[in-house]
Amino acid sequence: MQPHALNPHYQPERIERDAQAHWDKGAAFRAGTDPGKPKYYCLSMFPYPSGKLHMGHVRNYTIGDVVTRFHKMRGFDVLQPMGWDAFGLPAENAAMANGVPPAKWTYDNIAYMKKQLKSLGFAIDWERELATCTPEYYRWNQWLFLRMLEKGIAYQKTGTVNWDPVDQTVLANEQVIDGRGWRTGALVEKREIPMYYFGITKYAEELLSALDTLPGWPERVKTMQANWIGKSVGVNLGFPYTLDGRPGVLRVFTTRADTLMGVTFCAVAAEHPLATYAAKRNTALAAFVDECKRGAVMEAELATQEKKGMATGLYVNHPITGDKIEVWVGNYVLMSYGEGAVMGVPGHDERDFEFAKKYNLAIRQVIDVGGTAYSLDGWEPWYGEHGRCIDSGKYDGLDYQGAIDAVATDLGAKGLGEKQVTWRLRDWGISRQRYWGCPIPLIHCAACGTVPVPDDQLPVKLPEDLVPDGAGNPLNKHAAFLNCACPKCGKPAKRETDTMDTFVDSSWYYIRYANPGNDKAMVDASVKRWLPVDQYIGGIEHAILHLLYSRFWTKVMRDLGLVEFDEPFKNLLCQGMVLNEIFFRKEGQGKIRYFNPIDVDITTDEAGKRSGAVLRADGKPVESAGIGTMSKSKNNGVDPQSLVEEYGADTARFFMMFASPPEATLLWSDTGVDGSARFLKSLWAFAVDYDQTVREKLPAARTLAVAKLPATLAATRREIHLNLRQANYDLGRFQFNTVASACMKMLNALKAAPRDNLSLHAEVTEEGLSVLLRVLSPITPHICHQLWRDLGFGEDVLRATWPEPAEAALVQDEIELVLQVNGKLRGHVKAPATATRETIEALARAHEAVSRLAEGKPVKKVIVVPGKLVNVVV
RNA sequence: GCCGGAAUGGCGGAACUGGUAGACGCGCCGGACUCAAAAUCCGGUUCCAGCAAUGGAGUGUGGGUUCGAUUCCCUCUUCCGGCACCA
Repeated sequence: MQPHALNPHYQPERIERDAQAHWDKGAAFRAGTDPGKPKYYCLSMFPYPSGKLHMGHVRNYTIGDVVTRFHKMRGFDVLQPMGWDAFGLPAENAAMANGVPPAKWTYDNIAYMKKQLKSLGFAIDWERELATCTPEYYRWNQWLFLRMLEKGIAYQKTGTVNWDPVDQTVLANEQVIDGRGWRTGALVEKREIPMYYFGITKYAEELLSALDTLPGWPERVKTMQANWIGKSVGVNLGFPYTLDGRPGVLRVFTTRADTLMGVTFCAVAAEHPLATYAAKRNTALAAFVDECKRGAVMEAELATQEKKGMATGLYVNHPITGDKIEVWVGNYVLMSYGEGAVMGVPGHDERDFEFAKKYNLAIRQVIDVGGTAYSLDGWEPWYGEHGRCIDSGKYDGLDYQGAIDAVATDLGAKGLGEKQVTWRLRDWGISRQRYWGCPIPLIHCAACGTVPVPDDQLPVKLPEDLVPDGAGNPLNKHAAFLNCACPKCGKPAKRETDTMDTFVDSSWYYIRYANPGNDKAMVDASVKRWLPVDQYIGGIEHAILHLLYSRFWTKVMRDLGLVEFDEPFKNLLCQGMVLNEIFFRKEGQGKIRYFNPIDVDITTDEAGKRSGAVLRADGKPVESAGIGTMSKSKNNGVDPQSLVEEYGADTARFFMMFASPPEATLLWSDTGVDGSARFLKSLWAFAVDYDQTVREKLPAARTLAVAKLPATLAATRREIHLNLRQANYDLGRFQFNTVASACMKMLNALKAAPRDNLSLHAEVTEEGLSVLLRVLSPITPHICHQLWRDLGFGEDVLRATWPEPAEAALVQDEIELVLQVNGKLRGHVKAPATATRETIEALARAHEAVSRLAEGKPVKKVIVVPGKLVNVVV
């Protein structure tokens, strides 16, 4: 090719426009169909189209792009798609604020954010773009929902929601602030309403055990999932009772059946039938049960509230001794876990201990741990440990497992107990009383009941022109959607107006990327080529819910015969959150308004210490809610646009990768972005100099493979190859900040290379620059694309082969070892690279620092770490 | 409250399996160039003592294992993520 003359100035805007045009023209990122190449599916979590990209997106997608480009250059056929998680609450909030339908707001945002993504030069196959709010996508949500309904995986039962009594609407947890509705300030109530559920607990065992088949997942994520699923093996046991002359059994689940003889009370949830029964006869108890039912449904709130209880006046019988045991209502007992009732063993359960202390209930020690003396004064951690039964009648002397087995056998004989596995995981409630979501494809007929929408009537399309007003789901007032004919009897009927949880949309989008345009089927043969995902990249905040739901959905599709793999994501990289400060003002009635940090000034006192923060617009103070994830709802996102406009996409990408390793949390700050810009400018300047003064010195035939380089040039070349080796290693472990740093070191080395022998210098520089441009190209593709072409290395750096370090360039004749005396650095010793342990030890013993610091004491030991150090112990 | 993670100079961070703590960069200080500024280039920069050579301290806290610990074990503190209707 004809080399161009390089423009002496680095002009990112022009370079990036040209490179992007080149990629567009050649469809460079269209996923290939070459059967001779191994496939690689690199997926980043798709964004919610909130309006603008924020730095978390830039981080996520740059990581994905580096991985994608690296694999392309390594010879893989790579698929990197992009789409939009387009249903959700923020669109309804924006609609209420601006009077614009959620659909329009969403599609406008998508258009803008797509432009932003394109300007960053990501190697995305845009032909596969999808948005979950389109009927072409969500019809398959509906289709699979119906299949799950047929299989009994989807079913209906009641569920608890937050209810705003003023707006007469269901609130999301996020919309409940300090127990009040965010718009009305009204005290939130709990309500039981009918909902649809997915039976994810049917898959609990496999979701847990299959974690072991995922070596490419971070341990911390697997641990979190395992704890979330929460398998516990225990005993389900019954406390018989007689109520109004009729016999009954209070069922509880416990993992500590060995402490059964220490039971001094039982506690049930406020929603438990016994509580309901007792409340009817006891107004004080009824009031307490009501109090328990008020408040939000969040687990975090339940777990932090003060433990309270009240006696019901009802008694059950101890299943072994027959003793009377009083039943209490406890606000800490969850109806959704186990049987909604627990046995109280204050002697050996910390929560029960505190409860018993508070309400003066008996505390009985029935477990002995190593003979330690038990005291009722306060809880000691060992009280909860496993030990041997004491004061437990026939169970005395048994250990934990022995006692559990004996209790289970005894109670089993009476029909009052059996071993049981219980899960913390609950079934997935997918009904949302919201407009902007995928309609649940059901029809309610007065005569036929709930009837599924027939497949040939799918999709049930969501009208796109409604504007919610905050008082319930607008679909309920929209006759054209609501009224329909019953598919069974043909009489007038009503459509279900609940929509699906948006986690349903995101549970399978990665499968749809394989065949996004197929309007005949959910999946086709291309799924077999591309799935499962080879590398999934996304925020750690999705470690549990999204990833668990996706794993579940995959297994459901597998059991329906739609896919052949068991797990959707072979490898997972969880990037840390990008954080920023959160500023707000309270505006009465619990309403909170958030202000973007860019509009806030920090005030300082005389000593220069931070004293507060004010809104620039009105100079009045704002409060800080601390540091948190960049998000639309907290209005603390930073738009990358200005960064890209001022410095260019390559600088933004480089800076983002250089700032920290991907898995680390990153507190946003743009200090240091100048350094990244300076590096790229300096690379350009070096390339210009190479083009103008160095290239002409290149010999007609290259000699690098055979030439004996002078020591200084050999050091330069060694530095290049050392850094290449480091970069390749770091790319493999996704530590891109040190890859960026290795590139900087390579440039520093090339700049410092001595120019004594111009021909050899030109050769070393040519090789070094070609290595540098290739290693750097996944991070800053535009500048590398341009330089690769213009310096005559080849047509397209994306199609160049990935460089590997040359062993010959790495060898050295003499190495410097660290000399330690008693583990402290005291000097250095030079030794031939081939020196034996004995030689090194002798050199160390002879060293001046050793005789000085030994002060006549004999040398006890010499430790030699080959190639690294020698430690003399005196 | 429960589950998971993190903590290293003024700042972001580096240190591959326990082996030179602070790579690379930012910032700052000094210098060169310039009428001046910007840009660029050169030098310095963990803290303490010292002119220096050098010595001492040092990776959130307190302890332990080791010839040697940022790295392994235990304790505590603070911050971040998740907690099922934010996505």
